[in-house]
Amino acid sequence: MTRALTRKGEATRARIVAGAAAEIRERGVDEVRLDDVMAHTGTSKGQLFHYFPDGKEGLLLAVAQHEADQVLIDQEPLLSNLTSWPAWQAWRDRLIERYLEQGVKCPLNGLLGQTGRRAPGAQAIVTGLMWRWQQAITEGIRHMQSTGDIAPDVDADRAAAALLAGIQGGVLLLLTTGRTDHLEAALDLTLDSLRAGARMSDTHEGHGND
Amino acid sequence: MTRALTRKGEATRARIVAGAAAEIRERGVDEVRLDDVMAHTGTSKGQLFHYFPDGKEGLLLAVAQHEADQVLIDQEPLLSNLTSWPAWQAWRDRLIERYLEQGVKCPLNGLLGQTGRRAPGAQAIVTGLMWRWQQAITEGIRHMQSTGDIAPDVDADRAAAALLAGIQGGVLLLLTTGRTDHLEAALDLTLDSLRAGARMSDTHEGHGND
DNA sequence: CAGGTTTTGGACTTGCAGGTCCATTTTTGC
DNA sequence: GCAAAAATGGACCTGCAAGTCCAAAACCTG
Repeated sequence: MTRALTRKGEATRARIVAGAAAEIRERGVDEVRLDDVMAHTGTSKGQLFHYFPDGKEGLLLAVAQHEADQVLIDQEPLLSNLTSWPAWQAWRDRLIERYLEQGVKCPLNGLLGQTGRRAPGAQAIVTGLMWRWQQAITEGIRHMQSTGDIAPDVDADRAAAALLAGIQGGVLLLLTTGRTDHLEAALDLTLDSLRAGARMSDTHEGHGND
Repeated sequence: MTRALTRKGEATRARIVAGAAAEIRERGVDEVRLDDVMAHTGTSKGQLFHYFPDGKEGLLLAVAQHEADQVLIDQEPLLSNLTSWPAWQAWRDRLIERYLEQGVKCPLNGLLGQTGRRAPGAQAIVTGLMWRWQQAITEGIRHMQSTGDIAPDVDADRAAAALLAGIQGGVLLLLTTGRTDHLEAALDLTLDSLRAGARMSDTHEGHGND
């Protein structure tokens, strides 16, 4: 299947995916035609179906995977190094900044649009993204527990799940309202409560980094 | 415009909206054809365009409004009476129960599918829904502050925003993962932190309702 | 440089789904 | 009961966008 694929071929394929992704972020999944992708990437129908034998379906799946990966990449290296309160804060700031500048042109926009339909494929990709995301957060919490910055009796998985939910909801509301209020509130209040938990059960000193 | 509209006419119109809404919940916005709606509601093309001169666009908008209203109605009378911790708990339980039984067939599914595209109309409807929703939560928090169950220094609007974000994200994750974990975690942890806030700054007595 | 393979271009086909139209039936108001 | 208005049924039209096909060009590989 994916056997022969010249250097040039791979480049073209990548160009198509990236171009389609951009187009979709810009105008929404169901507003993008194959012709748009062709125009925007300087390719022909022949090429589209050459690299994506399953047609639009396959292309959209590739785009979804591309975007899902990008979402996490955009948060690195911060997301993988949540080892101090300033680090958490920096990650929080990065998230807000990123989504604010993206505005409505959010990768999620394209991903979610596919959630319902195209069940098996797109859904699996989104699920995978969420799982990896939550996993990273969980690890961050666990690390903070190991340093005593978060109370040991906090259920890391549960807290990570709540935080992730807050983020997703915040982004969703950013998408509909255009404001980052919800995202900020969800992030800040959830992080505050994690910090508060430490103070209550672990009082050996003050971790003054606010 | 909306002048003449017989009893029978209104019934038909309502039947179309309800049927289309059901169909959309079931199979997703972009899988539903006008023919499906006709079949499912026992109507003809003539009727569809008679009651929705703007065609599918108008119908979808009507469906969106219908679903948005339904989302809040489903939470009543609990949502408008968040006046004690048990009341909050009951509301929380209702939310989880509702969404669990709905599973993927969530009204939001249809609403969100339209968010990106059809910008002005659908977006306004979703925004309106979110605003009303958050407003109700804010009022609940304010009431709890008036009875001393929540610390007065809590920013009710901000807390409501965070809670709403958690809910939306939780539902979104329920839609993709099929599990209510995120929704539960978001609700419980946020409510816990509201409760905790009261205990810390308002210690005149124990509000033992947990 | 010759033969096979991959890449590219673009004309053509096709099915479908939204939308139009009008003829017929039913309801309403007097 | 009788016009006028509203409700209904369904045949028909139409445009668009996905997908097909093949021929030509570029490219490896020995």
